[in-house]
Amino acid sequence: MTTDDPLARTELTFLLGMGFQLVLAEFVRRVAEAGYPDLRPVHGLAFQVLRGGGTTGTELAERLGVTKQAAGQLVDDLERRGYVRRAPHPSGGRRRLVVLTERAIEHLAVAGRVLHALEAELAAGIGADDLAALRTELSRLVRHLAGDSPPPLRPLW
Amino acid sequence: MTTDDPLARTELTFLLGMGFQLVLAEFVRRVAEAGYPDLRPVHGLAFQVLRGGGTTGTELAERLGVTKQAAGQLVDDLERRGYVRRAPHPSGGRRRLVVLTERAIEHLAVAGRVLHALEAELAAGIGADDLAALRTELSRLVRHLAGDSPPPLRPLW
DNA sequence: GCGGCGAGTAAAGCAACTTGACTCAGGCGT
DNA sequence: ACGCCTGAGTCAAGTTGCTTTACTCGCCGC
Repeated sequence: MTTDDPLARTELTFLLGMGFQLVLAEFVRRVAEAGYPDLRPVHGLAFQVLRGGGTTGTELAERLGVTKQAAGQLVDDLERRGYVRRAPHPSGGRRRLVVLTERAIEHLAVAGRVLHALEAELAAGIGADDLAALRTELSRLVRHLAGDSPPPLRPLW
Repeated sequence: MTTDDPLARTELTFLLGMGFQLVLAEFVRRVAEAGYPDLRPVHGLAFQVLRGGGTTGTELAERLGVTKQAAGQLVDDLERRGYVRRAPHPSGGRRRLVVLTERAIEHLAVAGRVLHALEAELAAGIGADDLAALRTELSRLVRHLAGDSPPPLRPLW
């Protein structure tokens, strides 16, 4: 034995990084191919925060882990491109609600289909049992490190 | 049953992202604590490329996936801070060899110890069998997506 | 010698943030 | 009724880490 597998010696941190990078790159490639070449991962994360009623700009900023100014710039950009619009906030005041347009909701649906298709292909490629085991162990790792509240994904190293 | 685990419904891509983000954040925290608060992950990646004799600036750029100008700026910065120095290239010409100083080699040793300590703690925390299974399945995933040549890690989403 | 390839460098531009300073609507105490 | 504080939002400038463009310079082949 000792087939001298380089990956067997690779630190867990690097294995996680490679796996994530490979899967994410394929996801981004497919989403771009499906008609959204100008949406970065952070846009999808913002859409996920906003899905189901929208939030204020400040709350979006907190959920994305950036300043409210940065969130404001992101919203400006997405508004110009027709993915979100600003509506008056029911509680009045100076607050405004950032809500998704139909275009963004379509994107979320497409992205979800891509994620599931990708996962299904991986299940076929490496074996459904192996993929299930990977999910199980990853869940265990995440729960061990973050408790029951999954950490918000943030597009930063 | 149906304990209604939110992670069980989470897409593989997100599980990978969370796992990577959590482990990397802890790694960076410990490395900073160990006396390197001003080194980002990209610096460690550069050190790994340069370990064992150094390379030219252009090759470093290729291995990091950036332009040679960006690599040059990185080297300027690391040189100012005493982590690398530029030596004449044995093959002469305009080429110069970027080599690590003792300070960078010490950092590599520290970072390696942190990685292994972290992995050992995770093994204790979630079970050695589970960690081994996680490594096995991650390796399978990476090999399926990238073949036998592990992809270079790059600090980008 | 001389033409050009390739490493390296210099300068300017750009994207995605940050920090700092401001405006403004509403709630609240007095 | 009034002042005033709080917090959402915005405006402007600065920072960082890259890129693009354009150059310099040393060697090698012919």
